[in-house]
Amino acid sequence: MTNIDRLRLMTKVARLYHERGLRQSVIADQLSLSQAMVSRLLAAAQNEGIVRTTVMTPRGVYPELEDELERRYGLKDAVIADCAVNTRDQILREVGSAAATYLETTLGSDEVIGISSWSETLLRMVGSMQPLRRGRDGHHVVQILGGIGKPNAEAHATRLTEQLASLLRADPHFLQAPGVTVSPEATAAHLADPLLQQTAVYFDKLTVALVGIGALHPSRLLGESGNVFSDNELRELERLGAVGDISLRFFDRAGHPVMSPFNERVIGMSLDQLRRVPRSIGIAGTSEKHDAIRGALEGGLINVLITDRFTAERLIDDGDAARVVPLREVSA
Amino acid sequence: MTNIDRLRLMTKVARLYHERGLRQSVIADQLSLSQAMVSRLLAAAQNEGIVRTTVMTPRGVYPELEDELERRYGLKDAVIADCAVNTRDQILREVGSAAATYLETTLGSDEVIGISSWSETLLRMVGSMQPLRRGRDGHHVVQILGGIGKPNAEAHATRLTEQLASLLRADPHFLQAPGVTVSPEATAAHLADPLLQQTAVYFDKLTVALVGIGALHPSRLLGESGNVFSDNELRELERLGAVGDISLRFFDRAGHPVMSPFNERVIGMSLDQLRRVPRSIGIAGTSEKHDAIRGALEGGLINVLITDRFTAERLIDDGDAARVVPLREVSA
DNA sequence: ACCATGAGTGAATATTTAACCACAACCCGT
DNA sequence: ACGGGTTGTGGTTAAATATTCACTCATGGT
Repeated sequence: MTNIDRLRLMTKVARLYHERGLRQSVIADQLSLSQAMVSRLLAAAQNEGIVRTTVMTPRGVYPELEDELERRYGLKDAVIADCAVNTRDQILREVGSAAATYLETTLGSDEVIGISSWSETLLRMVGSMQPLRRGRDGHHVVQILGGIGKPNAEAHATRLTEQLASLLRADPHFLQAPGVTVSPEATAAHLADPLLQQTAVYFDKLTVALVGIGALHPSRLLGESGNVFSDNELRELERLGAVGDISLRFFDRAGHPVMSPFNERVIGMSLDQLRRVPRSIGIAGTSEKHDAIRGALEGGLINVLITDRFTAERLIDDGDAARVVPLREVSA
Repeated sequence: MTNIDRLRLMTKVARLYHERGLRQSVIADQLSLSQAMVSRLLAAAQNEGIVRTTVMTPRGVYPELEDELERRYGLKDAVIADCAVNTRDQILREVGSAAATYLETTLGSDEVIGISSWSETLLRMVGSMQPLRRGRDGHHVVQILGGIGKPNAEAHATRLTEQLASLLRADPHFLQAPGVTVSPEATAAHLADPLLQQTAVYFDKLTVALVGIGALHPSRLLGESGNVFSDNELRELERLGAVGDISLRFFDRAGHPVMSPFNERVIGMSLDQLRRVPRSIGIAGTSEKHDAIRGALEGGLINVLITDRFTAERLIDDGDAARVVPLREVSA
C-alpha cells in the first residue's frame, strides 16, 4: 500500500469516527475493514498528527499552574481558585468556596475526616458547603485541635466540627480540651482523659485531613486572645526558624517540625501524624501565608493544596529559584 | 457546585485524559472521583468545546470530495486518487493503483469477485496489485464478459481473470465465449453451453464486482477491432440516449439500460444483475468518461467509485445542477 | 538455499468506556 | 406539608475499543 493510500484511509476513518461519530465496527462494515484495523488506523492517525485533540482552557481556570504545583511539590492534587482581585476578603471567599466544592465532589464513602479548628478559611469552606446530596454516608468528622484562647472559643472550634459533621451526616468526634494549655503538665493531664483519648485514637485513622495553614506573622494568636501566646514564645519560634503552623504545630521553611517548648502545650494532632494521612488537604491563600504554605509543601505535610492564583504563581516562581539551590538541602 | 468549579474539573480531567493519556479509572482514583463521573465530565468537556478534536487533511487526500460523492449518489464508498496532472496516462496509473490498494485492503474472505474484461483501467489495477498477503482465501474470480474482438483478445480477457485469481489465490471461472457474437442466434447457442452456464451461475452470487466504465465517445470498440461494432449500431445507441457502458451493456444518462438489438449480441452479465451485487466497484477516470460515470452513478449501477480528483470535482459540480432539476426525474 | 526474524493481519479476548439502573434528594405545584 | 417529576449520583453491566495471539509471508543474514 502506498503512503498516500494509507493517509487517505486514515483520514477517511478518522473523519467518520471523530466528525460523524460512528462506532468503529460501523466504519469497519461500511469500508469493508476489520474493527481491529479501524482501531489501528485511528491510533496511527493520532500518532501522525492527522487527528489532533486540544484542550481549551476556559477563562478563570489555571490547569497549568495546578499541574506545575503538583509536579514541583509532589501533590496528589492542587486546586487554584480564580480571584479577580488580590484582597484578603476575596481570596478567603473564593478559596473557601473552591474547597467546599472540592470536598463535596471528592468525598467517597466511610471517610474519616479530620478538621483543624480556628481557621477562618475552613470556616468559610464549611459556610459554603451544601448538605451532602447522595447517601455517601458512614463518615466521621474528627476535631484534631482543641479549642483556642478564650473559653468560648473552645465552643467555637467545636461548632466547626459539628457543622461539618451535620452537613456530611457524619459522626462527630470532639476534642474536649483547650488547644493550648498552660503547661506541659496540664497537657499531660488532659491527654490522660479517656474521653479525649477516644477522639485522639482517630488521629491515626484519618482518610482525609482538612487543615488551614497559619503564618507566623502576623500571628492571629496574639490579637485574638492575648494570653495564649507570649511575645517571648513568638520570638523563640522565630529564632528556631518557624515560618508557619498547621493546627498550632509550627514548622520551618523545609516543613520540619519546630520543637519549641510551646509544642508541649498544644493538644492536637502532630505533624507526623498529619503526614501519614492519605489525603491531607491544605486550604490557605493570601500572600501573607506564602512562606508558611511553602514550608508545608516542602515538608510534605499536605498532599492537596487549595489556594488562590496569586499565591499559586508565587509558589511556582520561587519554586524555580529553589530548583537551583533546593531549600531542603540548604537547611539540612 | 459553581460553574467555574465545574469547568475547572472538566479541564483538569480532560488534560489528564487527552494530554497525559491516563485511563479514566486512574484519573478517578487520583482525583477521588468515580469512573462514571470522569466519563461524564469528559463527554461534557467535548460538548462544551473545551475538548476539540480536529482531523487534519494531508495533502493529496480529498475526503470532502469523497464524502460529497457518497452523499450525492448514495455510494457506500468513494475513492479519489490524487493526480498531479490531468492526463490520461497519469490518471490511469493513479486510479489503477488506488483501486489495487482499495481491493487489497477491503477484501474479506470467501468473496466472489466478478471482473469485467477489456478495460485498461482494470488492467492497470491488476498490474499494481500485490499478491494477497494474508490467507484470506476461498475467493472466486468470475469473468463476467466474454472475450472481445479478434480471437486472441478472448485469450486476453481470460488472462485478466486468471491474473487476478492468481494474485488472490482464488478459483477462476472463465467465460468461454466471445463478448460479442454475430447474431442473437449465436448468442443463444453460446448460452446453451453447459460450461458457460457453470460460470454464468456465479453472476447472481457475486459479492464484489470490479467494472470499468466505458464512454460512448470515443468508443474503443471501433478502433480496436473493426468488426465488433458497426457505425450504424453506434448511431443507433446514440439515438437511444446511450452515454456509456459497463461490460458492453449500454445505459443512458439516468443509468437505465439501453435496449438496442446490439444488446442481444453480448455475452455477459446484465446491468440488472450488476445492480444486485452487494459491492459493485466502478473504476474509471479521465474527463472523456465523465458522462458515462455519471450515468452509472445515477442508475445505481455501482455503489463504490474509484476515480481521479478532476472527474470527482466535475461529478460534484454538475451534481449541484442536478439537484435543481434531478436528472432521474427528468428522464422518468 | 535456508532458517530466523519481523511485519502485518483478523479472530479472539481483555480492557476500557458508556449506558443503565436504582436510589436519594431536591424542586415545584397543589 | 405532601406527592410526582426531575436531576444527579455511583455501582453494575453492556458496549465499544485496544491488545493479544496465532498465523502467514516477506526479508535478510548466514
